[in-house]
Amino acid sequence: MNKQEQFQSELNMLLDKMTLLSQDTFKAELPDYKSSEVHTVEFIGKHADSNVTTIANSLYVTKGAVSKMSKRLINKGLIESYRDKDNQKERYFHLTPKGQEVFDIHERLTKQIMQRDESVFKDNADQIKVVLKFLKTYNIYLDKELSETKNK
Amino acid sequence: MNKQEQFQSELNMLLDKMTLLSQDTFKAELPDYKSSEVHTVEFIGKHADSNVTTIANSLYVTKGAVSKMSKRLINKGLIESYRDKDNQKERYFHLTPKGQEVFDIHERLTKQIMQRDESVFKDNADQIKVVLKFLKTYNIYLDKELSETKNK
DNA sequence: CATTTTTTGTTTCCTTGTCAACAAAAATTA
DNA sequence: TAATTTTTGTTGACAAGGAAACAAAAAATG
Repeated sequence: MNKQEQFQSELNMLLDKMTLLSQDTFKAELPDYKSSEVHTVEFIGKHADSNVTTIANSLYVTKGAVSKMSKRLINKGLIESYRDKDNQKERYFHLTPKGQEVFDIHERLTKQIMQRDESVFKDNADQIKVVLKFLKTYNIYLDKELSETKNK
Repeated sequence: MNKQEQFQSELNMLLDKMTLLSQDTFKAELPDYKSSEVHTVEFIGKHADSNVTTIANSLYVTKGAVSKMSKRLINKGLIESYRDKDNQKERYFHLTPKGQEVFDIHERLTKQIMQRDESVFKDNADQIKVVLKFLKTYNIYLDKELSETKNK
């Protein structure tokens, strides 16, 4: 297995484990909400007044999915939707107080989960710098790839 | 944003982009098969004679999902299932010649996609060593976390 | 060896996402 | 400005996975 294959492999394993570990925490503290719901609340909380298309593109799901999800979140009282006077086509969203609560709990849990792994980052601070540098380089490279693919 | 947050963020972006880029390739060359189907074929190809539970645990899905998926793959003629004479409870799988074709195409595409990013790894060989070292350390750390969580 | 417990796989119901067709609104074009 | 094109969001049909109940087989227990 060459370096690149190893990278892929280690990355996939890492992500799988992270998902497994965080699932339990969120299920325990936010049992009434699915992870996709919380994820959407998180996005709307961080990007108030975004429309359906923006949310869909950001979360890598279809507009239809966001349309349905938004209805569910409205029914659960987590978000509200509204239209601009000047733009009757697009639909915007923001959190309700109840949605903000869910958002805050999510933030707290995220920090808690990060603290769990804090020591790995503290103990390897010198390596992290290199890791981050590489990840950024790779991301920029893929951005180029993506824009090339788009223009085909 | 601290180093850990940056790491999470860069990682998520990287994975999203990789998924986007490979989706198109696979859709173009294996249009008759969903990515989950190809993924299962890949696993069975690499781990012949595994049973439903093993596949489920490895792919992080439920046994029910594997049970249904295996039927679909059998109907499409990609895999065959059989039982051992000594064990009538478990069901094992292996690829058919047609399944092997799909497997080979998947392998070819995977290599092709990796070649696309080859230069990033060649040009930063020194960084990669550090990156891999860190990923391995982190993986081992999470293994410990997971075994602790299990025992609760 | 008989009984109980665990493991294994299947099925049904439910949720949630995609896809594609669609209507309404906005933007572009001529 | 009128006609056309594009963008935006919704809907219904369908696909696919999760949870839980279940039966059959194997393993553990006494």
